[in-house]
Amino acid sequence: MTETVPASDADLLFRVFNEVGIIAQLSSTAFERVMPEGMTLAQFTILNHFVRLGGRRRPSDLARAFQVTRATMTSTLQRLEPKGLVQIVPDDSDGRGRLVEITDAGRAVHADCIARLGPVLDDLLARIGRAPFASALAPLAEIRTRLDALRD
Amino acid sequence: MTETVPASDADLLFRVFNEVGIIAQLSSTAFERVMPEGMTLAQFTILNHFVRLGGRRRPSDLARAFQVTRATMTSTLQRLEPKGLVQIVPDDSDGRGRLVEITDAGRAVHADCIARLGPVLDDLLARIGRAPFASALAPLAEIRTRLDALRD
DNA sequence: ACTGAATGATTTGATATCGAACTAGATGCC
DNA sequence: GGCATCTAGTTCGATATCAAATCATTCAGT
Repeated sequence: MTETVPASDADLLFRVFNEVGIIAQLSSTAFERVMPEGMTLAQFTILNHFVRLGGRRRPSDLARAFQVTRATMTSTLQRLEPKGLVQIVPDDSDGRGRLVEITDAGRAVHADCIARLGPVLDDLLARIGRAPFASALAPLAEIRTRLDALRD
Repeated sequence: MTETVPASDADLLFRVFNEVGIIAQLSSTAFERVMPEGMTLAQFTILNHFVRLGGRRRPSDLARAFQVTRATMTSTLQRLEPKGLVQIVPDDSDGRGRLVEITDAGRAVHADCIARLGPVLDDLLARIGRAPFASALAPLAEIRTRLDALRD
């Protein structure tokens, strides 16, 4: 079904974006189904960032890193903070700014998420194989990088 | 940056889903910025479906076709109908069901969307080139098909 | 030093999306 | 036929997301 060659370059782009949209949708909901109660992909992504890179970040830097607006970052941080997974303190060097930092509780929840994620990824690998992922990664990274540069 | 080879298969999958998520995000908001006021990707997708395939469809069939829940389809149809872009009538053969159909106004808006989309796709092609899209399409289609089959 | 422009964060209002719960109608099994 | 079950659609409450507007602070140019 729909295995025909794209009719034009515009059609090719349209199809790629269509596939990307569907995969993003399916994968994010599949992800959230195995996460602990209340943990979303957006929230996990932030915890993951801090676990990998450590330190403190300003909300606007996080927003830039994840390609979302500052408003969106404000919203997500406002879910994480009351749960005690991140801590937000004023930035002494800039009266407007704030600094976000992961907490021990945040690290614990992150570890739980990673533990739950492993088997799911293994299952996907077993069923789909690594080949299509290996083929897709480089062109996707290329497209993302270019799209990103375009966004101004 | 981050141009290293994935450390493991799980890492490979994680990266692919990450790229997919970012591209889906960037492309859908870029799309909506050039659309007529109030037109969203979700709404356009439905109009596009009817323009390409014609006929009448039940909301639940549309939901299946687009991999969203029935609740989501109800919501999107409830935006389109008051704008007069689709018409919804009872299904005489099933007292529970309804049938959705595009209107002339819906076709006109769809044509406008397509007209606005063309230049954007051309611009993307000029700046990114077709190569990464051509490379990505087949593996993405493969991944999407398998994920889809998994969803049970 | 002042003023205007830029930046950081938030709020507001809209849409999309999910899962869960609900209503109403259809189906199947005995 | 009748009752249990399934299916179609909707409603509800939550989260993510954007754009636009707002507020506070910083920065830059004169």
